[in-house]
Amino acid sequence: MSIREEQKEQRRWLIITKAAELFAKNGYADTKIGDIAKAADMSIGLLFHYFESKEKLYEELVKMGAEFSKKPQEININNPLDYFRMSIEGIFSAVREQPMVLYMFVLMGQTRRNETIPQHIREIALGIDQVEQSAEIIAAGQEYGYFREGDPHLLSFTFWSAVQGVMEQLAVTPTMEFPSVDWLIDIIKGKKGKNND
Amino acid sequence: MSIREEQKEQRRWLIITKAAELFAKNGYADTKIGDIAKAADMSIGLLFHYFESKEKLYEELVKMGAEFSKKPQEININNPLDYFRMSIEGIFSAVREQPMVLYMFVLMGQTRRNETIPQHIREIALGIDQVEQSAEIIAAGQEYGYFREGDPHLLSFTFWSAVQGVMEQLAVTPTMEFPSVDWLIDIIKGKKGKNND
DNA sequence: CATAATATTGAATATAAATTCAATGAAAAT
DNA sequence: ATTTTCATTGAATTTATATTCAATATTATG
Repeated sequence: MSIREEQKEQRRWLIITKAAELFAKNGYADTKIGDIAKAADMSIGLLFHYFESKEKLYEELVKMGAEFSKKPQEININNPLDYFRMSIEGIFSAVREQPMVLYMFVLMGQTRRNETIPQHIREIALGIDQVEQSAEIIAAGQEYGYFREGDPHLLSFTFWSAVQGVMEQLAVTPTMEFPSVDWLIDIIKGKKGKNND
Repeated sequence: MSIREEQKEQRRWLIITKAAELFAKNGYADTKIGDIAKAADMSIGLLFHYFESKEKLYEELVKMGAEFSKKPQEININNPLDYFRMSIEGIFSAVREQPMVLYMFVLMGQTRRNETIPQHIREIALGIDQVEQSAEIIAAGQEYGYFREGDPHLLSFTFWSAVQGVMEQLAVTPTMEFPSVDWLIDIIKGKKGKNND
């Protein structure tokens, strides 16, 4: 690859990562193009050479987040709690390999919630919401005691909201360790899970 | 009270509540003064008659949030888990009485995280962070098995981040019930707690 | 080496949003 | 009933930020 092409990719990636971090930490409107340019150590003009607008840049990040989230972790699951354990493990290990993933995760949640973000972008993020699918798994597993009693949808909502909350706080607390997966799983865990201790 | 004074208070309160909702849902910069004015059904000019700037309005909300959080719930506690149970119960019941409290709670968390918000405002929010105090309670209670093993600060961090995450999602999901307090408590609960089931 | 293509900058320009203000209407005071 | 004070509006104005662009530097190509 030519020096130019290489540099181009590097710069593009630098913008992407810095933008992800800032958007995740401070939100869409609070993140100024100038902030991103400064973080990426380039002029504003150059940033616009790589991305035609702030919105398009943001959209690209959300698309990357969606792409990443879709990647199915192919695994066989003994008990349905493992679905949740491995979801979390998967996210944590991806973040360890590539810290940017944390920001992307946070970004997706923010995008889902913030109704001032353009609809066509929000829809991308809303499309990969985990809550419904997880609610079905919980509903099925409750009969066997894998999950605690209660409205499956509310349990799923609580679990994923808690995870989102933890990720958001982690994103601004770089010194903090990841919580143990069990701590989060216990939000939804039922008797069957407990007996297996 | 004269008609004027009454109206003045009502309008002020209307602005405060609508602003809290929008700021909590969409963040500081994504919430435009025009959005607040529209939500409160008044002109932008009038809004500025009540609050001298967007920043001052936001600051007032954060101060209210701080004020509210400081209110000590006077209660005697049999076991230290109750401290957390009652904290959550207290928040939930306050939200039930006055939905605005939910937005205030969310606002405080956002303010702590978002480094583009003026420092003097952030400091108000950062001053009432629960994590450290809760970590001490956890550390003390771990010896007796009230709390699970693990770094007390990380446990506290995880618990409060989870609560924050749930509140943030609740703020944009008006139809959703509150989770059961136990589900959240189980993030930190230890063996002693479990034996008491 | 000369020329073309692309990268980069810093300074305009355009846009959006916050803030101000002069004018008008409504309540209170005299 | 008149005057004064405050509430309210909509139209400026100012300010902040996104976006464009002409000029310059750097790399690639013949």
